[in-house]
Amino acid sequence: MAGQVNPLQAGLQEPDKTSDLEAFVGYNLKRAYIVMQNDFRKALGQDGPSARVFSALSLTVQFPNITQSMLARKLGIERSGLVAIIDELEQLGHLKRTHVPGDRRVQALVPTEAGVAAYQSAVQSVRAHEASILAHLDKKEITMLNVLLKKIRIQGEDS
Amino acid sequence: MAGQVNPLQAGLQEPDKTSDLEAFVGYNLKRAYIVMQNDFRKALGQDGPSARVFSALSLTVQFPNITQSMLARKLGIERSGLVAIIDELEQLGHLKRTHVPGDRRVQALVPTEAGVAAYQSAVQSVRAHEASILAHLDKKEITMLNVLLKKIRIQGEDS
DNA sequence: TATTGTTATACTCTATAACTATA
DNA sequence: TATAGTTATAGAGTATAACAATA
Repeated sequence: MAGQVNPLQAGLQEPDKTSDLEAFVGYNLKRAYIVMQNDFRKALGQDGPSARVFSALSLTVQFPNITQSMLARKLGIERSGLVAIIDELEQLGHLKRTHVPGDRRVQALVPTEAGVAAYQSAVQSVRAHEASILAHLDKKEITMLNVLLKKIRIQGEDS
Repeated sequence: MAGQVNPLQAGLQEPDKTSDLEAFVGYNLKRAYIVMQNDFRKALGQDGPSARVFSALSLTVQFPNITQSMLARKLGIERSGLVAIIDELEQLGHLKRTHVPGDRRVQALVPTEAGVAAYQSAVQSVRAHEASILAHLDKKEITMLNVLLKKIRIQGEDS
């Protein structure tokens, strides 16, 4: 028996001890992000848009005639990655790729009526999802959280 | 020209206008998470551990003889997903899978001396990375951020 | 019957590199 | 030369389902 260690006497003994990891913002950020993402999917349903499709549709509705390059830049992803997202939205009839006079390379994105309606419906679901998952946070905390998260993002975009 | 819209007069006209998306915690969380993740990789280097390997090593060092199932539960991932992570750490010589008397199904994870040293070195890099990327946040803000992120995680684990 | 570790498999999200057509 | 959109491809990271060994 000497030298043998039963996990019930080691790891299991302190199963709820706070882990060192929880001192790291990165770890807490990842765990919270996964929770939000899973709940987003559950709230929007199988037929609803994924988070990335929702965000692309949102910007297209808010900035009609935005180009794909501009949209990719705003979303912080590569142009190549946006193609499939726009394909999906176009197939759903939520937006159209339109040619622009003066520069035949670019394709401006124009939301359709159905696209605007789909967005407005989705926004309500997303708001409900956030209200539910953030139920234990008050308004000030949510504002603070958004401010702090944006500070991280800005710092990352600078460097 | 009638009905034609130049993107320079539409989307491009207000390129820095705050997007509706930025009102959503989920969106800000995702963007901040990506920033942290990218900087983590850059800070730890190509030879350094990925975030998920680092977190598994951290818990193994802190809770020696933890089992894979317990570790997966703590990390919030599936057992199956942990196998490759533990494989990698074992191949690096940072931990060993050991048999446990009394239950021949489980394999307790024991960090090696090299594993503990590697962890301590990695922790310093992670601390430096967080200090750098969170340079614009003071201590109180970081504490607040961790508290708020944990609230989201708890809420998600409950539901 | 239930649990541990494992394998096989597939899916989501993303990046890189190279191509085309334009500028 | 540079840019916009595209394609092909690969790599993380994760989940689900099924399996063998063991409880």
